[in-house]
Amino acid sequence: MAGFVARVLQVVSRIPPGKVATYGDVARLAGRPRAARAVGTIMSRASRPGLPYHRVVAAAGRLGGYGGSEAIKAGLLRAEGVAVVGRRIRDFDRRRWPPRRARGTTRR
DNA sequence: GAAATGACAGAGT
DNA sequence: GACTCTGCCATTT
Repeated sequence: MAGFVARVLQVVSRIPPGKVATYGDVARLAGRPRAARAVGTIMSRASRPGLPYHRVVAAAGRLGGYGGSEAIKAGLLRAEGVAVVGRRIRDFDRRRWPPRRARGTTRR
């Protein structure tokens, strides 16, 4: 088994409820910043029960896919407190994980 | 070992 | 904001 896969699974398992991470972020945390596509491939193939795959979404707040039913994915996310509007996540920027360094901690 | 496939990202239109 | 085209990577056949 490739270490990359294990790393990806590990990252996914660390995503807290109510938060979402993009494939790109997961790939980056796994050590391959440009392997977003590979991450998707791994998930669809490497079925690993117990891991919140539904918390991994596409970029720009889009849901992405989920075994062919993104509606289910949207439902799961919404159940965890993530507002999903249509095929998009509301306030995606705030729901995203990991939390990006605040540009000005001194929020005015 | 090589070619095709896919739960993507980013920039451009 | 939505659609299109190109680039990137690991897995599968």
